[in-house]
Amino acid sequence: MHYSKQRELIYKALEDNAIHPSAEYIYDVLKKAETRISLTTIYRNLNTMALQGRIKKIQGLEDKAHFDHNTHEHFHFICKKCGRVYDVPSEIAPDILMKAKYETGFQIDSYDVVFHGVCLECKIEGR
Amino acid sequence: MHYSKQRELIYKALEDNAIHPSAEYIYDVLKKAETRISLTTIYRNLNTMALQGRIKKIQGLEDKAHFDHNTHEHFHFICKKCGRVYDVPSEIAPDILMKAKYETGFQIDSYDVVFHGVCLECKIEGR
DNA sequence: GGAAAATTGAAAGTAATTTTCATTTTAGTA
DNA sequence: TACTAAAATGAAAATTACTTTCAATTTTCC
Repeated sequence: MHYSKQRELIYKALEDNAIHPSAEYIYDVLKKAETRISLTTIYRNLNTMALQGRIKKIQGLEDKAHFDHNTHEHFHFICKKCGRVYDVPSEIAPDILMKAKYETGFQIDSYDVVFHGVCLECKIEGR
Repeated sequence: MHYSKQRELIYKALEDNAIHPSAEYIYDVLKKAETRISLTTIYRNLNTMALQGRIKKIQGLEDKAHFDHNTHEHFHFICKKCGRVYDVPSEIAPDILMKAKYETGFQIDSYDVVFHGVCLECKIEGR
């Protein structure tokens, strides 16, 4: 795999924006930073990196995908009001992967846990 | 809410096809059974029923949504080879919802656990 | 039986993402 | 350093899953 300036910028933007941004969000961030980059390249690289396991793709029940540079095992919470994606530590479900493997007998490569609800801020603001 | 023949057929098709079908799959099933129904109506009713909690929407990392008539708490496994969706009992992660609520302090309405990997059949067939 | 409210379906529309393909960049080799 | 093959980019077109619109039909209630 060849190096590319764009891919590096995309990864950095992911790191610098801990809000689990979407492809479009990264595009806007990079555009504001005067970067010459296309949305196509962003989609392409996010997918490639996700496939390689360098980043993680998060798909909630909404239309668009979010991405996470943190590949350590952890869960997510998506607020149905503001759409923000929060981290939830995976320690709340010990051994879930091991148990699922044992239970199904399948080869399990990864798993996702996504909680849906209303975050504290939206709750307080009564959104 | 008014009764509709179509909604009943859609729900029955969901019940009869325990494979967690997509909207299109249900459309094909009903079409083959000589049913006069449109894809629009299927999407509409699946969404309505999911909103009411009568059925459940499953969104994996693939593009299309799947639906489940079983609303009892359980998890899913999606095979990356054949695309089939399998059930995984939720008892493997006891108290996960309670713990997540406690940990985040958020209002959590629902949550999804999706495992990704290769199912036994695809493993054996070497797909 | 009639009217209001809900549902349907065909067609058009939308939004996110992917594909295509000509151009440019990268990285190894002469 | 030049050369070349493989990989990456970006603009535009295409795709796909799904939603909206709206006139016609169906359901429910009085």
